[in-house]
Amino acid sequence: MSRRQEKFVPLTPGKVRMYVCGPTVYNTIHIGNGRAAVFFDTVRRVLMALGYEVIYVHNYTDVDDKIIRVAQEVGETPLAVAERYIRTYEEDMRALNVLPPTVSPRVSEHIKEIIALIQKLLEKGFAYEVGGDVYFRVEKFPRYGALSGQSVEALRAGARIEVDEKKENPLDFALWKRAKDGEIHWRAPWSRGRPGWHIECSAMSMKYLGESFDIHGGGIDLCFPHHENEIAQSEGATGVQFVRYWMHNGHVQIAKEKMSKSLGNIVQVRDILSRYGGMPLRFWYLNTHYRQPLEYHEEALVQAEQAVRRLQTFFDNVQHARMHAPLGALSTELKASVEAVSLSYWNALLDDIRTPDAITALFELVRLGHQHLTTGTGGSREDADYLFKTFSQWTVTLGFQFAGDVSYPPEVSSLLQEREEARKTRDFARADALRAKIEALGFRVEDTPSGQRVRMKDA
RNA sequence: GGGAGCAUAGCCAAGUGGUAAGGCAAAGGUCUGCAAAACCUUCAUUCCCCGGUUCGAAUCCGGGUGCUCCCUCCA
Repeated sequence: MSRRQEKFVPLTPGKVRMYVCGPTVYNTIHIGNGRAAVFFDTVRRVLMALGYEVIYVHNYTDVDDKIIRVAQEVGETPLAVAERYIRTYEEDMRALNVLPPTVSPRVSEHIKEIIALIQKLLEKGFAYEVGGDVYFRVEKFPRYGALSGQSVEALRAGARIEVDEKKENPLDFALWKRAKDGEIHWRAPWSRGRPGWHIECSAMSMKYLGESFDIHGGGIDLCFPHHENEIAQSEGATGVQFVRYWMHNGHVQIAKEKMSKSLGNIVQVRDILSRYGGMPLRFWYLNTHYRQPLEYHEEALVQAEQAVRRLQTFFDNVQHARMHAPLGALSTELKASVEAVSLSYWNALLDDIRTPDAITALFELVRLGHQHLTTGTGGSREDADYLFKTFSQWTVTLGFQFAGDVSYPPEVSSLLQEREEARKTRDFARADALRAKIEALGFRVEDTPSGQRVRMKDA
């Protein structure tokens, strides 16, 4: 709330409670939505790596005007539309290696809690009812605007909203909307209707995390009015501090413009996933600090893909050395240099989740490791094991995933055997022909001092 | 009109008072039967511009310029 970086101290030692605003499920998500999901997943992973128990709540907004509109267009019920897009969202999250939330509450299943919260606001005078609608009375809440750094006066002066005659003040926002004929609705004391957009997050976050919790996140666009409204509703109702730390990620831009439907420049997560896969996309996100705007370029994804390939290669090489390198004690020299890099790795993440710097440290580890493993005596199995464990710990914290051992069909292994023979007899023409055959099957064969080695082609 | 933020090499991107990280791309070298991978070397006298403060500024201050976002649904 200070609008600056603060030292993080959880409410309960050893435990972190965080809430991240989830998607409105009326279509597949674009790369901007993906950024938020990946970033907050990374925050969670860092906290976990530090030993905190993290309760992570990520909601689905499955009751909303846009969902109703889509439902009417395709002739399904709103909840069926929502259900379908929740499934596609979960698929996308898996591909991005985003951990499943501890709880994924849906608005439609929390109407009771929402009504109770509105009731409480009415009793305390923070809300009023007009013809079946209920609004929040912004003037009753003096701190309104503190999060986004705007004053009520300034907001009113710049208001672009068309004034709704029913409201006492143009800034007042809906807690409950009366349903129009035929729309999905629930019974409430004021009317048959549905909750306003902001109240759901207050109700659900407080249900699972308590009246006060540690971290609340979302895209920067949610800062105002959504999060501002959440604070007003929640603190109005409870009288205690709602959230201790707010985090907002920056937007993805395309050609210096915000992605938006009206500009027709939406890039879908699934689209990138199908062309590059989840890890390059995740890498691209994390290679920029979360509060910076991130500009989408085709070339940036290609670069990310290359970078991920380098990491995968290191993973493979170390894995190989763990099996084949000579036995021996862990090099103290290696240990010392890795520990130095480790310091900068963790410092980066501890200081406002500076993932780009953490990635830098990761690449330093890669270079160090390769250097050690390929120069002089070449490093021991212990060294490789140490490198592997460090690398794994760091990449798990960032949410990067690597393909394990390559498994290949019997036809490839017989070709490999033939090639081995050919190489022994120095029949290189035949060896090259066999390599081409293996490649045609989707694998790449490399010759190392310890024999032939197979990788996936383009993996 | 009000609020927030960004500008660093061919590209992506750190650095926020001590003399420009890292990745991708590119060039040369080592290794290799050839490759691949890896390693080594090279690649911004300079950080949008103009002033100022300082022994010292990409970093602080003042003034410009360009761009983005928010104030309406939005990650």
